[in-house]
Amino acid sequence: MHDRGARDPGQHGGRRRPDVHGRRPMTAPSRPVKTRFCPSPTGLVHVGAMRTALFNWAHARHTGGTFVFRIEDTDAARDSEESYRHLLDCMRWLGMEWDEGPEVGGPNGPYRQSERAEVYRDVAGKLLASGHAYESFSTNEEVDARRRAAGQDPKLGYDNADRHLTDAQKQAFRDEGRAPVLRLAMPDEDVVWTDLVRGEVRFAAGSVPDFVLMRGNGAPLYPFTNPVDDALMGITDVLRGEDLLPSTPRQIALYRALTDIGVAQGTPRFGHLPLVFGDGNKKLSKRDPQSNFDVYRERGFLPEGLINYLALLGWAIADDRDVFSPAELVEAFDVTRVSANPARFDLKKAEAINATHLRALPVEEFLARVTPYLATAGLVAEPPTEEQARVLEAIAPLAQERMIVLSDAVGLLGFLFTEDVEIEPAAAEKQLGAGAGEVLDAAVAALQELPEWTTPAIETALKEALVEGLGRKPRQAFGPVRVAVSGRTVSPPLYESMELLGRDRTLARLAAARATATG
RNA sequence: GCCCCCAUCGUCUAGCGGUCCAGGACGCCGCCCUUUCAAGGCGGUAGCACGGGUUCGAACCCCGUUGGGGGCACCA
Repeated sequence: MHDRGARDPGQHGGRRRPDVHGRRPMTAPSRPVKTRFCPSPTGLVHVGAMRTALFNWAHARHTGGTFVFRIEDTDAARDSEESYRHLLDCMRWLGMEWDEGPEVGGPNGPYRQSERAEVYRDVAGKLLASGHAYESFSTNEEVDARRRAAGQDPKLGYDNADRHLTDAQKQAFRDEGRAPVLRLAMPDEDVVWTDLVRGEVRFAAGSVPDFVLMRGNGAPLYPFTNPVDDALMGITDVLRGEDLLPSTPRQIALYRALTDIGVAQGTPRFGHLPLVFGDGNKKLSKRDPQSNFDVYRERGFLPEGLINYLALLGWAIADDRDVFSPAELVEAFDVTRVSANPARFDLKKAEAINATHLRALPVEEFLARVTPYLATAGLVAEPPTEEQARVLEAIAPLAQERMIVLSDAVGLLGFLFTEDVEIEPAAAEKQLGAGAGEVLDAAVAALQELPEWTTPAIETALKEALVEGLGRKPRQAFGPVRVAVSGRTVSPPLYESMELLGRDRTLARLAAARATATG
């Protein structure tokens, strides 16, 4: 039962692009699957990043493999401790526990690149000694000038000119005070790989210049640290955004060099996930408010709702269903069936999915999750008083099916926990205009002397007074009353709400609304 | 400019050569239920970018065009 890790994920379904031999373009993994999520702790947590994390996590869990969490904080200028902590918090909130990583440990630590300087220095030394990497002294200006002199586009970048410098030449540069960067010598052949989501991808030989592994000051760069750590940590499957696809040839070249010197045990499989777009036709940038993961959390998206929606960005569980639990996602996830085209983040759909999860929650669970939002808004005590708890319990099932996110409860239920209600201007405009006075008067008259203050009694009294008495359509009869009592056009069921509110507050609100009603 | 990726309803997708005059979901529209708003149920709207091949047969395979996107740092 634990052989899933050795199973070829491709066998779960067909494949988009069989190769010429009719085989699925995936090599069977020689080791159990090991994936990783390796964000940089800079600024806000990005929904696109969390989607990437989710796919890596789901792939590892589905195959019975291992999920590694690594922090790529090699850029001291941009990284922050706060961002780092927040990242861990977001991962845990979504329920994506990691098997190796910060605060959890593991055999290949440390898991923060800022603590791995020696590792990089060591590997860089080996690469240099073995001839896979070399010291390069050219400045950007010099490269640029050479390209122009040759009648070429300077955008072509570095020209590999320093590959074969003699010791004397190197010494001459050093004497000038120059500190060399370390570059990897790219192989002189096409780089081809079979992408887990895109099939065969090929970059022609010579199209990727020798790139920098280490700065002149000895600081390692991302294109170097990332594959080195993946190799040392035994990562088998790299699932990342399509924006990184152009850098994959470099990674693969480095991997081959690392394998050659015994640091890596082969090259991992790559899967380039579709980008996540925002409203425009552009990938969701960090600047885009839509990309901020926190806003969804704060609004009260459920972790399972957000996971569900995020998984839908490039993947489908079945042709006739798109609501599922995290466990179902893990059970069904197949990375080879991830779509290659960009996905737009559609808030409306995300909300619809979340609302479905919200309604599916057992009432007690719903109550437990919603209460903190009411407490934060100052509507109930923390924990709620006995009386508040009674009201909450009664209203929860009725509120649950009227909400999209947990924070909706503040607006929807606030009226039950305050003395006076604040009426929304738009609601007043719609329901407290001409004709409302008559309705409110009749409602007050009917309710004032009601022998018992119960939902059925209120219902009967109101229907008699407003529908039969005034001859109004229910829609017109109850609209003004609802707004007077709850302050909004959408509320929990009216009679139940009134019962919970009590006779005094109900009558007071009807009277208050009557005073402002224009007719 | 160069390199690369992508191309099915407005959006996310199913579709892996015949079962597709293309299925689901969100949105939108309508109806029903409820003598209450919402929710729910039912129905409707709308799509294979274009042009060439290959094939008895193409949304599915190949080529091209067009369109969109991404990347081209001693950032990650």
